[in-house]
Amino acid sequence: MSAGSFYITTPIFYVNDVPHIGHAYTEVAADVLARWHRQSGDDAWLLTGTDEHGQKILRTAIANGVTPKEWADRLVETAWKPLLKTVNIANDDFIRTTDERHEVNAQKFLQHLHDAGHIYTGEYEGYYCVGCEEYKQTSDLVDGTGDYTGQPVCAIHSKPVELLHEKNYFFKMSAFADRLLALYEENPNFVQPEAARNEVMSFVKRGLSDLSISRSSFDWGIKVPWDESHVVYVWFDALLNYITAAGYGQNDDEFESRWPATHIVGKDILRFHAVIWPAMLMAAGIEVPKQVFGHGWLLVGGEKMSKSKLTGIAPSQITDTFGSDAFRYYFMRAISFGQDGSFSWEDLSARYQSELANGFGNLASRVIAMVVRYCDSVVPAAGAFTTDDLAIQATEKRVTEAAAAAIDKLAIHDALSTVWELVDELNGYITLQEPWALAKNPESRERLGTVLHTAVRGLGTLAVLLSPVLPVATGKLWTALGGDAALADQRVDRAWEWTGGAAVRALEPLFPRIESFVEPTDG
RNA sequence: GGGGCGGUAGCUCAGCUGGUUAGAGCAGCGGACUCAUAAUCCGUCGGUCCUGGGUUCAAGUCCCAGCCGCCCUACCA
Repeated sequence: MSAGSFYITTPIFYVNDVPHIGHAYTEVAADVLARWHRQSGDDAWLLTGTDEHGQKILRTAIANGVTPKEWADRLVETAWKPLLKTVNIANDDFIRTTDERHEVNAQKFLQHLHDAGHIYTGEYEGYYCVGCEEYKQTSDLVDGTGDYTGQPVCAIHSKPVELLHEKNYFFKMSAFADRLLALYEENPNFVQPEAARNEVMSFVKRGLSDLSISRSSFDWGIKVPWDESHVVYVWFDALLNYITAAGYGQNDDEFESRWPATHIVGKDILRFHAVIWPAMLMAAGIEVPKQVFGHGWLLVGGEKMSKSKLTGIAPSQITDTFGSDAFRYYFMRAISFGQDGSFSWEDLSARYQSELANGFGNLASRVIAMVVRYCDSVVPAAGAFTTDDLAIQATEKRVTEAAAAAIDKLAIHDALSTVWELVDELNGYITLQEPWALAKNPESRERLGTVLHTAVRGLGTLAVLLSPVLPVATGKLWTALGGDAALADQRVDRAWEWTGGAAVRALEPLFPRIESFVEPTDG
């Protein structure tokens, strides 16, 4: 695999939302991919950030007696940046749509589209839902109940919609339907997984309408450069973060070296990324993204997680008990990336115990404890390898390669289950070789050394391979193994090549047993 | 209404272009071992592959119909 730019993005958080495990899930997936590529010699760059414009934010800010910028600042600092810490995201940049670099260059982009004739003036009248920040079709409305009886309300928010008509600027998106379809046809990987691609294609095949891209009823947004009485539609504004953060409009060299990006998005916002966004880029004469990957939803009790149903779970509820590594591992391992996945405390707790504590954590403990006890902490040199020893080495190589192939397809769950084959095989190897028995007999001293040497090497391979997912635990393990240089600098594509450090250091349990775990309850 | 995805052991899921007695992990049960976080290892129990038709020498895997769940999308009222 040749080294190159690997630019990966998460959606930017809408600051008014409350962080839940769904947000953290997207972040972790992108972070794991970024770390993996970074440790594969690529110039990996992970972008995340916040979406801060729009009427909804303006209204909450006013309701809270502050300016919208102050409101956004507060949420960024108290909710969103802390979320990244909670699940240990190593992002390279954090863009806010209120950053000057974004506002200025988003305007450049818009002006460019305008000059090139992709934008026209039109009249728009329709029912507008402030909650959705968009105009609704009548079919999206339902009859209100309770306080709103007799009025049409948004089917999603159950709140009254407003009948607005305004002069709008429109983006001639309809002109790009054919080019988009050609893109999906010629590059099947552009939208993935397959189910997502099908959805998008059938949507575009029905034809595209033009997109209203400005609002004049409020002013919390990016000003339309040729008509400052309008602000840019929030989605149009938000999507541009992916290029403004990469230097578009102000640093051509940087932009050239990073773009195009791989976008990781939830399937609910797939269409914005797989249809509108590439159309915008085509209009501007900019290369389309490398890929848009729509992952599934987290289901709690068989239903899409939601705040209104009290199934929304804050990431810290999990990390406070299990730690950030376990959070990352669980969601990456238990859910096929791209499909919906069910979350339950029982499953999380069971996997933590059996896979992290008993499987990987205990393996590390037993190997290091034996080197300390039988070899005075010195990693022994190997004698002649038996077929059993060579089989372990072969597995190290095999899983290293298979994991890389899985990551290449964004099959993070497959990569992890492949690596776990090495965990299981090493546990079996140790039980079979019985180093504790070898240690009792001076004549088997060399064999003992070879076995422990092999086990230490295997652990080192695991530390490297798992470092993108379990950065904290593998960092401790790497140190305990006497690994030289920083673990984050170890090449994951050559993980199996590591042949051991000089001496080990005692290691606390990587994933301590959680004796009594009480499932958090809401309210 | 049109379309997509799914319905496989108690639980969570694999099963690619159809091919011997349907797999994994966890949970359960039995045994071994003691280096380790009562951990690990071995063995074992366990399935009308949603239902009904059909194609085929052969279907969990293809076709048709239906039921259930979720999603995208349209529209009548």
